[in-house]
Amino acid sequence: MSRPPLAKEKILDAYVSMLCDDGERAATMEATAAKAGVSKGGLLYHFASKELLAQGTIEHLLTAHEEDLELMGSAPEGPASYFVRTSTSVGGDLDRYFLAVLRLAQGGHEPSVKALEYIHEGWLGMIQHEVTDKYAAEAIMLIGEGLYYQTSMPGTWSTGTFGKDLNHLLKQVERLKNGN
Amino acid sequence: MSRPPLAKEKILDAYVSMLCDDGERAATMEATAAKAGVSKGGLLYHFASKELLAQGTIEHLLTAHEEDLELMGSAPEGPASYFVRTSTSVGGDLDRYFLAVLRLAQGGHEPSVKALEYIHEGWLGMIQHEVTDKYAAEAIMLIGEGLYYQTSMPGTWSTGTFGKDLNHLLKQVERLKNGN
DNA sequence: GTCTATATCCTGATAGAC
DNA sequence: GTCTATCAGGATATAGAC
Repeated sequence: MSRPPLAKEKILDAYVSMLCDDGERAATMEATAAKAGVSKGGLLYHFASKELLAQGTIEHLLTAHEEDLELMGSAPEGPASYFVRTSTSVGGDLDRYFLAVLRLAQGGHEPSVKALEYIHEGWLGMIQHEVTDKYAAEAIMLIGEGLYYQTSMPGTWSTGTFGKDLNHLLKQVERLKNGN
Repeated sequence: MSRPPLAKEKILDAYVSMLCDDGERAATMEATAAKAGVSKGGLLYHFASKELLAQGTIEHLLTAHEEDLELMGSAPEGPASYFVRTSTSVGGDLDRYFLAVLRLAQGGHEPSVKALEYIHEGWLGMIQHEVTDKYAAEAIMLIGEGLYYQTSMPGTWSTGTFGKDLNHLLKQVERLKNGN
């Protein structure tokens, strides 16, 4: 646990990168091995099957999510705004692993679907704690998920539309929060 | 155009069904042919490649979308509410083809991504015509897209969460519309 | 721990009979 | 228009050398 083999981390990182950048179809074991700088056999020593590769990714995501939930709970702006704001971010550890698992889930990988449902429940619970109006909380969740939906789109879509406008969007979230 | 071969429609219908129900990976040409009750060779007479199969699906979607835009424009409740309300529906022609093309897009199929972007623009334009506040319109679009995101999830997720609660969600949309 | 070589399977596509 | 072979390519996974 304290000193995992370097190669193993490098392989998982390459796999996640390929999932995010090139889609699930491109993230084959051969391509992952090549990107990580090892051979197919070398990869299979650390991850004996493709399923174990996916499993390792999910575990990383759940760890990152646990840390994020604490940040979300203690965010000065409140959990709801924190959630929507971070829904547009790309590059962080959580975002990388989330997108990777999202790709797996969209490809029909059941364990990934379950993991995303679990994370979804964690977010919703924290937002509902802040926003007492149940339906306002759900609307805010949907806005964040709409942003994730765009992020998950291949190609140019993920980058566009928002960015500098995020502050204006957060004002809409404020309006939903303050039930008026 | 007026009398397309029955088998061709049956094949495309089987393909769309498999995309929606079992994901892009399961929608192979062999499985599609089997579901449509023809052989692989029979399928390839009507669709000479898998790409043409996807293309036919996109064309059907664009046709259904065109019809839907007219309904959206003349909806008594207004385009925004119409958009959010129909974002949860499953079973209609538009929803079936939309989900099918969404699956293709999520699999990295570029023409499908372009088609969804085009449809997205059509919806956004109509909502912005009703909701003058640009950012409120974008927030409403995101709610609808969040609903699509959930619909696109394989497994049980697509059915849950909303349904009877849709009316409450529409009240949140009303609040965003009436910029107060 | 890492590599090469190979086995097995599946998918999209072709050729040609009926 | 529809079928039965059949092929070429790619993917996961195994076996065994170093």
